[in-house]
Amino acid sequence: MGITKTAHFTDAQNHLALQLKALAHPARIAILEFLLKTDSCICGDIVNELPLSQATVSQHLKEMKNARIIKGTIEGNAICYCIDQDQFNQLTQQMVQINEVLKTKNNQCC
Amino acid sequence: MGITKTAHFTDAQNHLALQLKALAHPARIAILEFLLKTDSCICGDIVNELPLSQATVSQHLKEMKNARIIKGTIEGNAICYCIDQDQFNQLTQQMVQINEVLKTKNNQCC
DNA sequence: AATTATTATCGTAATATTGCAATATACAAA
DNA sequence: TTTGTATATTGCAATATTACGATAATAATT
Repeated sequence: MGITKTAHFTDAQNHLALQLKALAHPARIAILEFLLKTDSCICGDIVNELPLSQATVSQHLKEMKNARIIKGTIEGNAICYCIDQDQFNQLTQQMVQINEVLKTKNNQCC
Repeated sequence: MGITKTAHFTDAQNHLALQLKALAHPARIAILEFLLKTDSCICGDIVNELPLSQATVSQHLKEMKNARIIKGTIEGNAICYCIDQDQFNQLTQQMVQINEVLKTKNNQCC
């Protein structure tokens, strides 16, 4: 039906899925990498960097902001976007934790 | 238009996005966690664990397999699914690396 | 106030995803 | 060979996502 049955899963599962979804698009990976490599994080610079229209970039930024991957603050006329260090770290730690469990369990049957 | 413009992004960006997408769904997180906590990894057990039909679970498994997050081997009558340790580790390391760069750069302007 | 610059939102079209019933396939057991 | 068990695939219907032009909103500048 195209509607994800979020109600049947735990909050933690839904939350993790949401944050991963916020990154699960090449344009959003590109935005992440750009924010990482550059010092300035003005929205307009991102628009110039990507092969997408201003409206599309704005939508991607909105979704990343909704998932708390990035945050934006008004800076005069423009808006400054940054990666949310805490949130990204938390997300990373979840992956690391799964990875650790995976490494300790060596019962790969496949 | 609903069609992701993958051609405009690098292979690395597209690949990372694809792997994240394979995990960006609560059902697939649940599958991951189930494979992690249980020793058996028979497909039927996953179907019993999840509040989804057999057909839907099979589709999710297919997508995770396409993204190389999991792999499956035939075990007599059934199929045994496991997390692909190497691939998951690589994915995790990519997140960790971004996170490291993020921590060193303390120029949070937001 | 009018103009310019920057970002967000609306409306819409095209494509993708999600979910499941029904069916197909593959293999084992009787 | 038939029956049962396990998994995959097909064929939809419903919803979500992606993208962008047009337009709105906000703030700085003249």
